[in-house]
Amino acid sequence: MKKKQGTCNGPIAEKNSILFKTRRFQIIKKAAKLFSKKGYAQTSMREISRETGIDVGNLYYFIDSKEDILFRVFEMVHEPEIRLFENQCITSIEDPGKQLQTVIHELLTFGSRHRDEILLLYRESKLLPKDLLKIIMERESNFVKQIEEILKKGKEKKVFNFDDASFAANMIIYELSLYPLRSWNLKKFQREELMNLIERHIMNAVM
Amino acid sequence: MKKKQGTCNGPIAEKNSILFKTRRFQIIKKAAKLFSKKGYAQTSMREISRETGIDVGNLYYFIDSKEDILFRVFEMVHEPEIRLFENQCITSIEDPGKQLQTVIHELLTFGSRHRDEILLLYRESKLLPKDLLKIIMERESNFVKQIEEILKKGKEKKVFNFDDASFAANMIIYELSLYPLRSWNLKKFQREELMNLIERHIMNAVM
Amino acid sequence: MKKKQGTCNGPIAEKNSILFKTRRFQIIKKAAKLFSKKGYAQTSMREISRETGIDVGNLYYFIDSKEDILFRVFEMVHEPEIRLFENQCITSIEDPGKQLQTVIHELLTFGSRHRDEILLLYRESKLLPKDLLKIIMERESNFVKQIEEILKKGKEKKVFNFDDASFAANMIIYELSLYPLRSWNLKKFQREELMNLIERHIMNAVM
Amino acid sequence: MKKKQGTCNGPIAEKNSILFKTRRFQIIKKAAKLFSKKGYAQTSMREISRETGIDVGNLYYFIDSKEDILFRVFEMVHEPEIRLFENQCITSIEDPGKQLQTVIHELLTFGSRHRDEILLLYRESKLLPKDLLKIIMERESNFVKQIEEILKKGKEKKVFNFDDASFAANMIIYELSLYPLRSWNLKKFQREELMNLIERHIMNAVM
DNA sequence: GATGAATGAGCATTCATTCAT
DNA sequence: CATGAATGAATGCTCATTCAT
Repeated sequence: MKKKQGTCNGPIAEKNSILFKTRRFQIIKKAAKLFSKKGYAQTSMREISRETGIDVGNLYYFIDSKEDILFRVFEMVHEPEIRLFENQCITSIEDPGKQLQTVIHELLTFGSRHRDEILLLYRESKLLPKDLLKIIMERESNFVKQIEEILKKGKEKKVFNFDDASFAANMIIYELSLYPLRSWNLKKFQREELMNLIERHIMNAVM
Repeated sequence: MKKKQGTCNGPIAEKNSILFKTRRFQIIKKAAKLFSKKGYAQTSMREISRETGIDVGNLYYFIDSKEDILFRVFEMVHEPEIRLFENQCITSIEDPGKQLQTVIHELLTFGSRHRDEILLLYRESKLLPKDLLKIIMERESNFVKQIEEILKKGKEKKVFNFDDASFAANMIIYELSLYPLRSWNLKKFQREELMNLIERHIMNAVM
Repeated sequence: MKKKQGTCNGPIAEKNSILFKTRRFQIIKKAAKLFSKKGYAQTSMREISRETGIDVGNLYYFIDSKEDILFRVFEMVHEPEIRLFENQCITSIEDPGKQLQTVIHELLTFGSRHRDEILLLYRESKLLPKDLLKIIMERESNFVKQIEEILKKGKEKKVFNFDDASFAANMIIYELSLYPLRSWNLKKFQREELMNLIERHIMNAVM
Repeated sequence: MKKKQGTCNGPIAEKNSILFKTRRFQIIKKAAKLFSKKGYAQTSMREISRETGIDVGNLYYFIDSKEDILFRVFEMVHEPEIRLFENQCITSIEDPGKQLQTVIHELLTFGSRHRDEILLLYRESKLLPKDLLKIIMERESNFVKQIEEILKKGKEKKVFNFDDASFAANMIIYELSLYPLRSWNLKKFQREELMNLIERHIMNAVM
């Protein structure tokens, strides 16, 4: 993708208007659904046009390219993770155990609701051009680091016990995606049941 | 994919010849490498032709379609898992702890060696037509069940302790793919170090 | 191009206003620059809009179509030639030698200043629809005829000597475009030097 | 145009076969005609496909891109110029006057036969990517230099007389394109008549 | 006068697959 | 078995132009 940053020096104001962004968000959402269902490469711009009801040509008024859509889909899926640590309800928790449990709970809930989008993220991230992929990865990496911080704090306070904080944080994040990535083999479990099992599994491993 | 099962009225005998199968295997291997590196949709038949040195047209003498190649790539990646439980060295181990540990070790070694192919399997399995995907999934499911059996046996013998055998087996298999799926964020770890961390993490969880 | 001649039932008066024409002239000038640099087909209306700061839609208030712009660009480039013979300083010169020299000098100066626009004229004239192309060509043809008149007058007065007045006039006009059309291979010459060489070359040929 | 040099490491031998090159030459010739008539940008690959009778997809088996065609058209138009100085009939002429006259005659004949292609070359050369344009320009530049050599030799032998050899050579080459570039205003002349006029005009200027 | 969203035909190019030789 | 030419639908994307507000 060539992000037409330089050439896009036309009407800046309008492209930041709420209406414009709303329309673009509609595109992103529909595209996310299509990408999830059929895969990125298998979804054509014409299909996105049909699904959104926005003319093919007009689609490009709101987005730069197909790759641009993918990037924004990724951003959208990532956003809740980022928002999580801006949330007072979590940062204000003193007890590391409680704090980790809350984070896990939030992420499990999100993951069970957005199973397909998370799977999409794992599946198609390779398709992003290097620079955009880097942005996504850095975001994810930062998120892992914040989990790591909670773990370290917990270890200091003798609440947690584990070998390596960085490894543990990575593993926790990864385990939280068990359901999105392997739901096909977990059909026998009730959603609630599964969430509890995962939560206990993770908490046990660090306590 | 249309599998030309019945219509294949050519020299059947030769299609089972060793030479034929060897040639086909070369194709599968090269294709696996290309699919891993560039993605299935981004790899063209011409590239496979170029890489294997087999003419585009002739390629279709050995395989039925591009999808056929993908399926066979998946089979190839899966094979070691299946072979694992045909191996006396593992089935003959009496102690469930030792047995599980051996399985884990084998799979970790395999995973660290075939990182890209395993990632490929997670990434592109959706592209298979339903019937072929089902075959792959059932194979995987059986494999999980065999882990489950070890776990159950271990629980009976009071060696293991966990909530749900099926969940635990699924989680173990999943955790074993941590490195292939998230290697980009685990670069700081030495391979040996990481394998030990994962092994301990898994064993701790069930003991 | 469909020239909306009759249907233009808008505020005709305003379309002849100075403000309207000034604005349109700005468009023509910027478009000329863009067409010169990138070529007509490679320049989009959006680029013209961006460069002029006039909204894409609004652009069409001032011009009829992209082709209309091209035509007006051509007119603009041609104008100085036409004006040349309305200029007393030239028509009043009695001596045909001096008169021709003055014309040559004026055109060379103009050509060296508007190299790109003249090149544009040669390059893109084919893109005009036949009727508009005819207008441009007739204008040019008239201009050649006026040179021809000077030559004939000079021959009568035994100042000039050549085979065919029409041919000579055509050749002179053509030679005056040497720099715009082949500047890429004339880089070694200083502008002044080159102008002198051309002037002498042309004058020698008719004297 | 990205010349797919590296990726084209497939069947090299076949792409140099006479049959392959013949077919490609047919494409180039038809494309040259279309480009001449309608302009490069206004000619679509579909039209070239229709005109050549070669399927759109198959067209790309013989050429790399539309730009590749343009480049090869240019090469084709340029070739006779290059061949000219490989011709013994010309290089063996001792008398510079006779030699120049022969060259002029050859080029005029060529120019009157390939008016449209030469016009095309002037019109569309800007569309070539820089590297390919450079190749074309260097070729042309070399050609001018060879004319320059004839002129210099003639000056030494006191046969020719002019101000600057490089300028004169450039001007001669340019004048030889009078007909292709301005035929629209030279319709009144018979082809033979015009060729004689140009030849005399050029020879007079240097003698 | 100005805006920006809409239109849809058109573009060059790529692709898996086929088939006569 | 091997070849390489053929097929034509499909793809992402751009464009001049229009029009309701």
